[in-house]
Amino acid sequence: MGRPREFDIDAALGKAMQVFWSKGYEATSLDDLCEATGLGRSSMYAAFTDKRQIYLQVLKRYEQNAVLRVGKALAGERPLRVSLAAFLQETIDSIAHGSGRRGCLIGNSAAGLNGNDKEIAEVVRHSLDQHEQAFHNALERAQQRGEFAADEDLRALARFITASFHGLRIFGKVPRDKAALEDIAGVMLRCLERPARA
Amino acid sequence: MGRPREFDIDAALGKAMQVFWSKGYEATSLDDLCEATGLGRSSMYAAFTDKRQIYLQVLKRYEQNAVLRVGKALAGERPLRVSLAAFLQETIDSIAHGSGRRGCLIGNSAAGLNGNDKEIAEVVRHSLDQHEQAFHNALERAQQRGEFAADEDLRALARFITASFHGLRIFGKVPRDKAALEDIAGVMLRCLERPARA
DNA sequence: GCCGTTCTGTACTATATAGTACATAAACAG
DNA sequence: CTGTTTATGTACTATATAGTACAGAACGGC
Repeated sequence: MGRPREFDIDAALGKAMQVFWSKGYEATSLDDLCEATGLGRSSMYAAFTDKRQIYLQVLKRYEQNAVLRVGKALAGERPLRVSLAAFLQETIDSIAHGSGRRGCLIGNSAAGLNGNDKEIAEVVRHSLDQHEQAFHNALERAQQRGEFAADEDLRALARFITASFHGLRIFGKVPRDKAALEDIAGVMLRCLERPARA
Repeated sequence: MGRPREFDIDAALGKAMQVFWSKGYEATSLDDLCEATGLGRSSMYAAFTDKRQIYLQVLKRYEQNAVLRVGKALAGERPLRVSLAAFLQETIDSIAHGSGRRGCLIGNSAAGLNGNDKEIAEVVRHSLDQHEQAFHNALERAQQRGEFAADEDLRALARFITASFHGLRIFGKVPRDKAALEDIAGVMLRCLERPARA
């Protein structure tokens, strides 16, 4: 069946993800990707076709991770405001620590969209939707536990949380003290603690 | 005194801003800028030194516009929740209409930061701070009008509004119906209508 | 009118980078 | 062992693009 591939596709995608995440799509060269993965150009192109395809696969992979992370963080029986507070604090800590300074790859990609690539836009849209859905699932479970009124608009809350979360990550792209980020998270959480009854 | 410049620096920066705003820094070439401004490369380099300097000047110019826009939108004696609602709705309409699909240049730039250029990072940070400050000013006026308790943390609210606003703009980068964006704005406004007394 | 100075247009250089060609290596089937 | 097939490494091409050199144009000062 021919010579077997000498590297693990998924591991390579993981390495590539780190590079795209840190540098952004345009600023990442194929040489960067080769260096990070340890692959030669030939193996790269044979396995992934071209740079754009690598990016598309990386985005999908990142989306899965991100959705899983949210799901895990908000699982369990703790009140949502507690688990969400912990999740936000973890994000803030990673920013303060430095590793979170890269922001969220989904948000970074969304910000970088320029109307020239419908396929990437579609993948990014899907990722945002799935991100929102992960929050929505947690909200539904919380509602079943009686944390929200039956007529509460969970979809709106999920959208709000997703958007504010990405705003927080934008803020975190720039050196800033924890307190500023904690302010944002604090006000965000209000909206859960006293859901409106407009 | 030499030959006089044949173009208006500020008008050229305005054109350049449109390009950077639509395409992003990395994806914008000097040829793009020359075409948009109608200038030759020589005039470009003579007036602005290089691409990065153009970008820096564009960012500063955009920041001024953005801050003015917020100030104007939230001026007057209307309750802040009313003027802010109108401001958010205007943003949402521009997104739905298409012209707002580019997002906010400040947010786009923040998302594109990769730790390689401290000076651009500093300008972006300044822009975010000024954006926040514009909201803070409006909050203070509202507090003086009695819309907020004296011990309300206006700084936190301003940060929250700024972050959520940028989250909203991130959402708007991707084709999406108005309702989703209005959901976000709706929940944002709750936080003003019922400021917490944690 | 002439000179010095600054701008403008054209042509050029240098380099980075996406993608390809091709020879060789490593497996498996028979 | 041989042939087929798929992967890998090296060398290459093509192109885009940031930045420069330089000649000529357009002004003010004298």
